[in-house]
Amino acid sequence: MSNAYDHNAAILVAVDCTILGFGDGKLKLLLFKRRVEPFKGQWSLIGSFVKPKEGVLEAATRVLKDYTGLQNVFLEELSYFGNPDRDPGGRVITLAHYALMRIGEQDEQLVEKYNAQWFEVDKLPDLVLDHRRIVEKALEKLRRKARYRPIGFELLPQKFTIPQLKSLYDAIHQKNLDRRNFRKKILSMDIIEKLDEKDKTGSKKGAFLYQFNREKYDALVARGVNFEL
Amino acid sequence: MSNAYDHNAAILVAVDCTILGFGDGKLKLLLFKRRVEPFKGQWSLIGSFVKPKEGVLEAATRVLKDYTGLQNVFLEELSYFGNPDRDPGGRVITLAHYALMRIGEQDEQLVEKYNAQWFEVDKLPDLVLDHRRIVEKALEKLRRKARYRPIGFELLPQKFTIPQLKSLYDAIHQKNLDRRNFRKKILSMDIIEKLDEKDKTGSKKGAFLYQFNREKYDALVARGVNFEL
DNA sequence: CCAAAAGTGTTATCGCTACACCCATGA
DNA sequence: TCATGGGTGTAGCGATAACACTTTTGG
Repeated sequence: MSNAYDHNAAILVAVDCTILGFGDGKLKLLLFKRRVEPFKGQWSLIGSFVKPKEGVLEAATRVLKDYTGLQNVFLEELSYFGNPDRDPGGRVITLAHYALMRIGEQDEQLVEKYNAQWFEVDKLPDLVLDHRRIVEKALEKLRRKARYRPIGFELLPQKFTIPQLKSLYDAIHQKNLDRRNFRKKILSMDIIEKLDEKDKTGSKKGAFLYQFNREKYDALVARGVNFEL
Repeated sequence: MSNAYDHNAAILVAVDCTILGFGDGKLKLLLFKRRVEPFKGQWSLIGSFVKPKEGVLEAATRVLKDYTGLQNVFLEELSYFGNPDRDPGGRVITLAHYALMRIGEQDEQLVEKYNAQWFEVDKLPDLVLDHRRIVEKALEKLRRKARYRPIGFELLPQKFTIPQLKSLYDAIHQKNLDRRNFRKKILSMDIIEKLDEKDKTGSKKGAFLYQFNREKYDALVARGVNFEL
């Protein structure tokens, strides 16, 4: 490799992915057993070095696919973590990302192969390096983002009930919203459609399933509508 | 240099700073003549490679100080730009930042030395590499940030009038707010204090100068108050 | 004296909050 | 039949939006 800037010191650049999901009324994080020294065997986010001819987001997408089998999930830049001594293995700057996915959609064989496991975000084990801080920042960002973008839908199954949706927002914002007001506001946005089916796993009576209207949803996102709840 | 990850390819990492200011009712950007090949002599953001033992934010702070003489200005991470072919001079990932400062406070000798110049953000010259996109992203971020943080104060002189403050928000949000409602809302936040002086540059009658109360301002920021206008 | 910007107050509307009762059903 | 969660409507309040006239003063 040769280029015009060779006199400058090169640094290792990695990407890491914070994978968030939602189940049983809780926000969850998918963790993996680290497979390289140092700290081999401890819980970790997934990551990889960025390859010389690969874009950064491309690298994050690759990592996500390699470890979960999933493409086309919500994946976005989070922040850099570039402290010179953050990694005793060497000077590595990591570009942290966060992904939102539906629990259960990931490839089970891969999950097993890599010893992956979902943890509730408020019951996390110790993580390697500064991954704990990365996760905290991802949660902050999720909370902020959920205020101006209906990001929650990325975390629910295609068909969901309104109580499920409310419980997701409760988990994200760590508060307990009013059922009636929540329903009113969501319905007034006109982005979800009622189906004829009911989901009976949550109650005897059963709750109607909804799905969201992708077009209206995208239009809303594009307009940058306020999504405070 | 030797470390546990040596088998991986190292990449050059840079920081760039988008410097925004406000004057004459317009948002402005401080640009510099690039001093290295390729594209030497063209308009550019300022930047530098991150040194081996230097943190990333530290590098951005250093750059800002070296080119403007200023420390303690608002400086924050923006985004990475990591396309493998974004820079024909080599594979460089840049970690873009944005800074907000008061026009006129920068060191004039340095500005002259580096051929720096303020441009209105909607009348920018061509910029090197992908710096145009970086600037656009910085403006988006500023607009978004200004909604939940009274960020505007970083851009005004210590003493300012309410019409000036309104004109700043008009410039940021590209709309023309109602004078009376603006005044009412700002004053209701109880973060600015009226002084006995008037500024007569804007009108014959003159407008009272205000300064903001740092403590109340910080408390508001910490509480994460809504700042929609 | 007049042009130009600064300063002020009220009203109507909208959205949010709070809150209580009936419904459907499986056990 | 009853316990459990699902579904609905309304009234009060606070914030926002719309809007017009008076004040000051340099030229």
